[in-house]
Amino acid sequence: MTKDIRVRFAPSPTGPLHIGGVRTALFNYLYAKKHNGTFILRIEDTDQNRYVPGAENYIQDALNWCMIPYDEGPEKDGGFGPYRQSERKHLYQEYADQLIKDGYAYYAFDTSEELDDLRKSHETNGETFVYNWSNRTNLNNSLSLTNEEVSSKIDAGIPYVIRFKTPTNEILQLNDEIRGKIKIDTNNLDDKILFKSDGMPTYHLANIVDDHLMKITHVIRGEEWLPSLALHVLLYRSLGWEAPSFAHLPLILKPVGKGKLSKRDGDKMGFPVFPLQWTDPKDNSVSSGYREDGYLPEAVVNMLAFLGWNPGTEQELFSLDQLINAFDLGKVNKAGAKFDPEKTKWFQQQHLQQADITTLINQFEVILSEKNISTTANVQQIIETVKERATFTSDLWDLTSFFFIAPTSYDSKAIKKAWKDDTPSLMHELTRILNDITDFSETNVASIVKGWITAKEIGFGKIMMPLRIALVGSLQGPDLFLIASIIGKEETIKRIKDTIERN
RNA sequence: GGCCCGUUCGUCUAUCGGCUAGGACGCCAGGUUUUCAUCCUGGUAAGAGGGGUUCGAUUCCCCUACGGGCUACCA
Repeated sequence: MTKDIRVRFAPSPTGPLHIGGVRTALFNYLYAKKHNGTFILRIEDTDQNRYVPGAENYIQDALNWCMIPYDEGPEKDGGFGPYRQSERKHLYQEYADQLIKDGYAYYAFDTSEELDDLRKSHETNGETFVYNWSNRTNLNNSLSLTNEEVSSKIDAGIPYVIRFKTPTNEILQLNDEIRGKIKIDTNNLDDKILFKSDGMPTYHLANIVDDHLMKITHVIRGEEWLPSLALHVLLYRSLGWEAPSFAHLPLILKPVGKGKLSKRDGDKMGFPVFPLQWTDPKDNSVSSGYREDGYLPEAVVNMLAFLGWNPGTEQELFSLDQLINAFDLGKVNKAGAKFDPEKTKWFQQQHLQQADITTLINQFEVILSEKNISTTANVQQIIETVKERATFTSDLWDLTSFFFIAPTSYDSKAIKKAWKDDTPSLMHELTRILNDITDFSETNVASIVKGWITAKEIGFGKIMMPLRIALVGSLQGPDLFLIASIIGKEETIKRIKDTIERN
């Protein structure tokens, strides 16, 4: 039996998850489910300074809304908890100590200020300061100091960090599931900090320790981590552990302009970058979310899956189950993908058309209650008549309001185009025709009114357009006779009379 | 600046040495809908440049250009 597949999504709770993060989570989820594996959520909160209240809940809510819940994570222990790095703090020290003992790491006493000064002075000389083999014996650390000096500094409580002692003169052969072989010269690497002076590990150490302890088999993460891959592989080796497989996902880029999509792009460019609406606890500013904008999670998931991946067939519309079935890490692209808000709308429109009618009814009833509309009308029938013209669930009200509320104003362009001098008398005559109809079904009303128009020899436009204005308020909407039959005879006649009076 | 990754229509992408380079979004033009939208049909538009390898390169290799990422006691 092969090893059980275990993957993790490991966000940092520094704010709302944006769609790039959701896509990373989605690919992890798809990979896990495809291989009957386990999808784990781990909260990487080793930087207390950047912690944002509410962010962790947001992450969980977002995953749930996207229908990609985690199997193991906070409040869902699978035997590998805790799942917040802040709660695992006690675990990391021993591995840092082990690395020091084995000569793979060292204490460094240089302060941030000293290092900043070094970076600046190098920069003014046109050089780059790198803390590594080239200068570490000249800096303030346990490689340059005697054992006694180091002990006395530590005993005196002088703050220190622990740095990785990167090996020299080695060409590393790394492997990425998406990119293939990557060669790295260790002489180009710097001695990264593994343990901070505040007693917390950095991402690098915590990440390796947790992935090992949680028996992660595949690390699927964003391309921004590719430069750290060498360090991570070296850490596994130094700790005597087998490294997992790595896959680095291409980045999602801004639709226009340069660079990767950022949290600030969204509302500025007219589309959400967050799955759910987010209110910043600092300044109460609100960022829009796909859910609140009327998107279906199925559409967002489908769109995200196709950013950097495709099944190699011409099928583009996928349910989550179909995605799981078709997903293949080997088919993930290497190049970054520009986010396309227009195509996102198209996915939404397609998924809305396919959506279960009860889903739409439920969402629509929320809208109705927000509008304080209580109705005995057949909501399902009404939704079905307008569904094909809708893109967002939030479109449903604009498309159906006239079923519930008579128009109070009329589109002026429509009036100009269709409301002529002889219209009032024709409309009066129409109300008398309608009043005599007993079977007010769509087909019956249609046949009687059409027959009347034909007999009068006046062209359909002279009647149909004003009638539409009377019932809808503008020259839009589904079949007129269908509308009339749904709102009923009394209401239809009333709306025509009101319109005559007002125009 | 240094290191790493990438490069097919405007955008997302197919092609795993044989191409009249396919699909989707967008856009444009017709048609259906006696309205609007939907929908249908058609059209537009691409393998960065230069060298190799090969009978043959979008596909393999190298160089250049361009794009992206990283370069914090952030993840």
